[in-house]
Amino acid sequence: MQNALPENASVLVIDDHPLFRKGVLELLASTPHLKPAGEADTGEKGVELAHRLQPDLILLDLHMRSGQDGIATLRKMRAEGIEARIIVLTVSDAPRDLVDAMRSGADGYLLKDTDPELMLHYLQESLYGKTVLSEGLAQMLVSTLSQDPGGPIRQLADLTDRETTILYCLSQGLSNKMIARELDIMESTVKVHIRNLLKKLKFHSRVEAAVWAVSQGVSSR
Amino acid sequence: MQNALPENASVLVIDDHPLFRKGVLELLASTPHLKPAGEADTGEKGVELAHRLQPDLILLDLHMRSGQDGIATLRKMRAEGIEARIIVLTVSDAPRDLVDAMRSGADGYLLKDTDPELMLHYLQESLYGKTVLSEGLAQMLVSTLSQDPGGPIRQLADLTDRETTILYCLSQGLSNKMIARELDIMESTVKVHIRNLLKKLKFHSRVEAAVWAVSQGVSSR
DNA sequence: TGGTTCGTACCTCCATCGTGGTATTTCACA
DNA sequence: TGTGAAATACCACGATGGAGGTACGAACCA
Repeated sequence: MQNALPENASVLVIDDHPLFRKGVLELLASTPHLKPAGEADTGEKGVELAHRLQPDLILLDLHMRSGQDGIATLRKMRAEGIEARIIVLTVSDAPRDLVDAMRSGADGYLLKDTDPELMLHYLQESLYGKTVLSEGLAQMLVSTLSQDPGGPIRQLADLTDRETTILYCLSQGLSNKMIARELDIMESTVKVHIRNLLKKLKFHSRVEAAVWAVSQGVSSR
Repeated sequence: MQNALPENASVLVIDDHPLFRKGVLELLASTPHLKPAGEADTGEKGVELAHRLQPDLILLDLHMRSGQDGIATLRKMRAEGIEARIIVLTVSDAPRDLVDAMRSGADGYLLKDTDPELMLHYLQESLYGKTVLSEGLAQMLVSTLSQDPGGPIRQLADLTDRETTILYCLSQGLSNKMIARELDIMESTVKVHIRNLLKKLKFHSRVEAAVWAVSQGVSSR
């Protein structure tokens, strides 16, 4: 990042939506100081291209249908020593996504509905070393954190596979009996898993866990 | 629809993402038989433009941040006699969105991550009068319907103000005791409201109601 | 005036849930 | 080879939730 070149910087676009890539690439192509370096429709290809093309800037989609998602891709890149500026480009304004992205080494977080002119401005700012966030996100982040001072930080990662599966069932509104039937185990076992996941996630009831799971988009493993 | 012109058809794009509009419009511009008629970033402007430009085909985003959303826009257009082919273009593969769109008068439902070539193919098919659905959606729709034949149509509107308030509390994961404290009424009264709303919405438990409420974005009245 | 809806409150009864244990098997890892 | 984590299963008990009922006052409307 220390050697970012604001003049004629190359940009790699990683997004699984061909039409959106098209829009971004055209925008880049029509701009003097930026040039499209390449595009990828999955995280895996993106990492590979990042190594090969050594772009100055990487635009990365968060939620991609196939293969690893944006966060995993981002972590992989940083782990493998890629030092390009990386800006997450997404439709999600969920605090969780923003926090995850910034913690995983993103240099910016922009919403896809950003005006193209503003987007270009952000990209330039980023190449100069600034951290860029779409309007309102910084404030949202602050208010989210300040609303819940020292509140528990719940982490899906703390759960075992089985607990995650059962949390998913909870988020579908299933009763213990139904979960037991679904997974073909005893209801007593279901209770044990629920007890453990409630403890880990610091919830007081299945309802709290269920609505949280929905907001996290928990899926079965 | 009966007078669709597959040759040199004009297309209106309604989407609140500038870059995505850019991608779509460029795709259209580079295609012989289609020409961009205009673009709008809100449903309201879209309806207005649809009247003024009389396009042959309208591409409509479902979830737009500001103003009326895609479904409302679609219904308004049909109600006001707009006969253009209307294809919903969205990231959502939720059965509910698909069903709502088709019931509201859409002629097609395509996912935004569709390959551009395939997208063009679909647009042509639509102009010839065919109903177009992205791959897998038709099957998903069928399986959804067959899983749940004549399944209940839940309507927030059926609830009284008090029930809505309590449903909101449920969606926050509160227990009956907590709801009673929050609203300063007896726990027994809370139970009555919950019983009534469960009955109206045809749910079997508070958890089902809570996760549904979250997905509906229920807010307190 | 009478009928209806809504919100409130109380009651009982039984199912479900949550918490506290203990115990066994399997599997990976040191 | 032992150790620990994970998943399974069972028991018991108290708390919570859901279904059924009745009742009363306020607001509204015909």
